[in-house]
Amino acid sequence: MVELPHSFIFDIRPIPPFDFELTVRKPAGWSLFTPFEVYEEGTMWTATDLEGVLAGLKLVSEGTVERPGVGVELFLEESPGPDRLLNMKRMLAHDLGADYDLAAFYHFGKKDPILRHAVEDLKGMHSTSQSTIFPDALLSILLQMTNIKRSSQMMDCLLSRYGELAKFDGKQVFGWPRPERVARLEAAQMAAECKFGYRAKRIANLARRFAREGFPSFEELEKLGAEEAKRLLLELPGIGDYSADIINPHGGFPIDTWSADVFGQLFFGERAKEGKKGIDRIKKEGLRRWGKWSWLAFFYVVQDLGNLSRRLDMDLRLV
DNA sequence: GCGTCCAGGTCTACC
DNA sequence: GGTAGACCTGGACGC
Repeated sequence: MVELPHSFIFDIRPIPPFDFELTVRKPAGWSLFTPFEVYEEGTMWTATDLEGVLAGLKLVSEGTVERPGVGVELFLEESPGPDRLLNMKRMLAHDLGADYDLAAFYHFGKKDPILRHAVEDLKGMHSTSQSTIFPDALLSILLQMTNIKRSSQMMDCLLSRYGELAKFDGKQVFGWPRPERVARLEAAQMAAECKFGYRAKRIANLARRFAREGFPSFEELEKLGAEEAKRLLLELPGIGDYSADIINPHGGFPIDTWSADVFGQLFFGERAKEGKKGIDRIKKEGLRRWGKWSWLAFFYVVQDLGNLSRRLDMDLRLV
């Protein structure tokens, strides 16, 4: 357990529209930073990595969708210098998507027969990220070849056994483990303790690669070209085409066997067929339709399946 | 109760 | 370069 006694209070002024509730608690149940974060009556307590250290966060909405504000209390183990604190504030705003202007995407989306519903339903929902891509890479490995229930079980075990427990503001929140910690573990140990199966070796190899050589941060990947970022991601052990598209900040169209059913219906009026060929066909169509907006389009559609099912008279539920 | 199948991919050997 | 087969585990399903 890591006590975080030093706290710093400040505000973030997101680019509107910014819906706090939709952004920190995605409709599809995606976590903001960790599955162990706590949300009570408009306040979120969570933990993430900022500037290479564990940060506890208390986030509260201080505005409206059109005039947004986020009140932040940042908890740290040690007090940082002023420059470092300033950079942490900037990184957090970036991680919350508060510095991203959705206007151009909404302009595009309103003309699309599918997206126009999603951008109307979820106005102000921002895509969020973490400074290091290690958690997303771990998550993508735990999503491989299993159902969502078992993925959640494996993820909970990973964080509760090997993650960092942040103690702050009367709360305790597990954050994602650091590569150095996982790199010291044997794959067989993780497989036995968390039932990762063959994924244990992939997680161990991934952590050792991060611990040994490091890897560009999310922001550094953003500064690279989309193809270069994906090429680097594909060099990571356990990361293939699907996982790289999930992680890549330039966005791709991360179609798996489940989302292939959803987008198969939306694009072609039928669930996916022909296995991988069907997935390739749907992915191609998504990239053709939505181009540089493919990731945001994917994100908005996946978060809005309930509403889209009613609006388009389709059964887009998970099967 | 038991056997079989398969799920929100990736890697490797083989052609 | 493309492609089949292996890979952990546990829940669903049929019998």
